[in-house]
Amino acid sequence: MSPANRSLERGIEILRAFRPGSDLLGNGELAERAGLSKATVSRLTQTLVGMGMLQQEPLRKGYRLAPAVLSLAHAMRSGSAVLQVAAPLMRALAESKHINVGLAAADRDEMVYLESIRYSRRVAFRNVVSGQRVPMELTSLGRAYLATIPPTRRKALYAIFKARRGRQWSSLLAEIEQSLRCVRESGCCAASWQPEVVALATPLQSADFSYSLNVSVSTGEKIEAVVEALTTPLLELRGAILKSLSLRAGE
Amino acid sequence: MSPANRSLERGIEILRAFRPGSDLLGNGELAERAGLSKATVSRLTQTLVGMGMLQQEPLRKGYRLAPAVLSLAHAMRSGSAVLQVAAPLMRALAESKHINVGLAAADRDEMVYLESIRYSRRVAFRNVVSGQRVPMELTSLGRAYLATIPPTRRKALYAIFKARRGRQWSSLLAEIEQSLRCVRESGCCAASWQPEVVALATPLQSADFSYSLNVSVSTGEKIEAVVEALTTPLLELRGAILKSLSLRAGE
DNA sequence: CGCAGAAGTTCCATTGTATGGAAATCGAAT
DNA sequence: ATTCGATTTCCATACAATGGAACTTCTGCG
Repeated sequence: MSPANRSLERGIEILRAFRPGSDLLGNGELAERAGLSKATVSRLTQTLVGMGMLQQEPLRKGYRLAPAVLSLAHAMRSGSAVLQVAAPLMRALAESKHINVGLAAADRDEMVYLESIRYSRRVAFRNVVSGQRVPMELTSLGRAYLATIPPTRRKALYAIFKARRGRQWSSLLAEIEQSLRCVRESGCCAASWQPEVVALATPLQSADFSYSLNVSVSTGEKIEAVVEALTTPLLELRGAILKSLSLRAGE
Repeated sequence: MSPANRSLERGIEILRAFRPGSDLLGNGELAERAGLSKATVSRLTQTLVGMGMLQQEPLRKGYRLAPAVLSLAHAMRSGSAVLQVAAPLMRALAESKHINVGLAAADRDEMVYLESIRYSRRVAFRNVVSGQRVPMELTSLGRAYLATIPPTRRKALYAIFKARRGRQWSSLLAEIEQSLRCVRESGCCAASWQPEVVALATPLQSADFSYSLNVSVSTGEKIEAVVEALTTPLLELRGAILKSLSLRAGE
């Protein structure tokens, strides 16, 4: 493998520094985050503005992501066979069972939703979220993914989680390992990392991709009851998606 | 202005080569589009894969945009004050008038939807599209934008359109100039670049941004009837968005 | 009104590294 | 096996990216 292009790496790292909550960043802040000199960051941000990936607030306050990133996302979504096939099936399940259904992929040490269909009584609130990041180590989505990857990569991710979680790591590790066993035995695992929300996830992978599929409900019920009720629909959804994909590929 | 960073420019240009319909691109094709040597492209794509912006299809067939671009889009959307303010107002108008409502920004020589709320009888089809690109020179959105920019920039864009449209350019130019007058006189302009769809757009700008707002309907009616019916709602929507924004900024 | 401070940009010599041609490798189809 | 196409690696060269320092701009405060 050839050495990577440093300028490009740095430029992309600058783009990736923008997140919900850090939507307006100045050169100084970017320089600090990326460990670069102000001069370098200044030139990189100028280039990114020139390419239409960033726009600067008028008063030199800082930079924001520009609309062009939306069209990259659009291109990615419209080119994803999995998403095209899965979305209608996910929507149908969400409607019929009145639950949330999500599809996510790993990005570094987090999971990113390709699609998250939120069921809600109010039709207007049934919004679809994509691009949202959730922690890999805490979520059912992330653990389902961890169950599918080679041990080497899993170890590397564990190191990141450990650095992030500090003293809570050992108990978290036990939880994760338990989830991995669950996935291997029953095909899916449950987690509740946010109050009142229980989620159940299963890996969705083939030679081409490695995603996670989940369902979730806002409920006061115990986890076990949710697992009982949703395991079969989730696994059936997975089966339906894989079947549709193989049919499509065969054409 | 310092010279731009060439490697970064090229890397971003590679990302931007991915579009709906060109979702799987190999190094050769990328090299041709960007006018680069295959060796250079090979290294840049490797870097982009390493940064999680591209993923390669297993059989070396080519590269695709990776899920990370979705989270860039998510960050951009959640950080956009205009979009946060406008979206609910747009949705309300779409529901009450049974029309499509869109918000778009310029990206180079095209318009990119920040949000497009498609009204449809079937609730399940009221999907929201963002990131879709439409031609600037043909759409009401694009012409509303053209009406707001400095003549120098407009001239530069005209040159691009002319190169693209060839012999049709002179009549198209007349149409565009007519639309610009419309925008200046009545605040908005109409266009119908797709059969059966009439759209009406108005600029939505301030010191910070320069967007376009539109409404559209699928209809057999004449353009004039649509203009008559929708001009007032569109301009009122624009007013409501600008008012909410100034209130928010004042806090 | 002007000054002080912070943030950003430009300058410049140095160094590193990105580049493209050519060769080697890989994979696929025959 | 063999060949063809595409991709990656190699390598010397030259270009361009870099970071420290100087300079400019903007902001807030005295």
